[in-house]
Amino acid sequence: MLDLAVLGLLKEGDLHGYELNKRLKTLVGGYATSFGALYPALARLERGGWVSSTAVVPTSDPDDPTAAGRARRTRRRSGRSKSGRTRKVYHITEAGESHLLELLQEDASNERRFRLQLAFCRFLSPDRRLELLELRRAHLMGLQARGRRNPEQSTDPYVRSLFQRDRERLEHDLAWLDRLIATERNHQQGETEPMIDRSLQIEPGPDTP
Amino acid sequence: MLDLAVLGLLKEGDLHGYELNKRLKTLVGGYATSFGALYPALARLERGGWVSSTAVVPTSDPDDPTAAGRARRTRRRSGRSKSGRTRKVYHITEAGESHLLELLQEDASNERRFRLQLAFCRFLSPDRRLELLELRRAHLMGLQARGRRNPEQSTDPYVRSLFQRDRERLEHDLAWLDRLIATERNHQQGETEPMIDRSLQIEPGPDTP
DNA sequence: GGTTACATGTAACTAGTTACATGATTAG
DNA sequence: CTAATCATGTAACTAGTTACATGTAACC
Repeated sequence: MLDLAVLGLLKEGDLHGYELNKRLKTLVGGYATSFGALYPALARLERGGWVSSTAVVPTSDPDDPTAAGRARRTRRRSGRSKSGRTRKVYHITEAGESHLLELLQEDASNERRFRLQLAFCRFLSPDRRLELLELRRAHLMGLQARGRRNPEQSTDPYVRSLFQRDRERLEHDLAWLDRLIATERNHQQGETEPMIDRSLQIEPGPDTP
Repeated sequence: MLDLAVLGLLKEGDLHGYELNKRLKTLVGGYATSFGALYPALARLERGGWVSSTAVVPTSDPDDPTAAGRARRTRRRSGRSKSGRTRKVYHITEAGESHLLELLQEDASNERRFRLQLAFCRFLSPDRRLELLELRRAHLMGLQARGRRNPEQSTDPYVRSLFQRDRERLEHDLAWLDRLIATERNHQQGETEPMIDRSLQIEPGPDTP
């Protein structure tokens, strides 16, 4: 699962482990993010050829993707600007990119994985993306049906309350997914059936040359 | 976590592994339940002295806690009624019961664990139970505060939608928890402060005697 | 006569957590 | 000077999944 998250983040740009972990923290819901999992994952991804790494000595390097912003503020006094240690900046390879596309489509029944899949589904083609959403929807509908087939009949109020919340959460999730799917369909229609009269439909970009 | 589930289920009555797994299936939300986890857990619990087991040869034994119901329906023809194999029926020990009480109170920041804790919180004393609910509430409030301190500012619509759902889910969960806590408090008032005629000080409940 | 349910278990694997070790740099 | 942040990593642990092995018995 971390593989998916790491490759997704690296697809947006090269990063080193520490920075990856910070971004993971905001992205990942429901579980912690730890170096103890991340660094081994990065090593594994590199061995597999999905990513490559470069050791970056933190001197005042204007190409440095993360230090640039801070370096401007921090008015460095000597050659080295900040950060005590050489960083290993990771870059996603071509193999890694196609691997990411695979990871983005498998399963979707896993809550955590789907979360990551959605977070990076912009890298999928529109129809693959729709597939993913539909797959998730099918899974949730299955859960709902299963719940209705054998309804809870506990006498304990706490257990009943728990299952009540489950049902509500499921409904809410399905409604949310359906909204996502609907907008997705609209956009696809706007892009695949537009041939006639584009001039009146497509909004012009900010720069009109 | 399985320990908590198993001890909780056993506290309601003796069961064998296969039956435990079935009950787990309906109880546990968010993850699968597998024999591959359950049987080792049972062995571990037995080694630790939290449970004890008895091998039960499935003859037409009227004391059998699980076959009884079926046996009545199934009109057995010979000595042995059903089930191909001897079962190991587990019983919670006294040590197990006090261990269960401990497990019911630790942490509550873990989603899955809290689910189980709530499912068996009826075994806690009213004030301990309230503590548990408050602990969970504090955790969720912390999450909410953290989310508000550094709000998401992704440009990606899917990521934004994801975080939007997170916020809604948190709110919903908190409202649900608050309802639980409120009814809990009402019940406690009804049980611990009933003696004297407090009627002029404490706001009276819905029923005025 | 094949599928499903009952019943217990092991082995290999996946996934993540906690705690530790190490050390530079910077802000107060 | 000391606490926080940056930065990379290892080791031991927790928790659960998938797949396999093995066999009986009830149902249709």
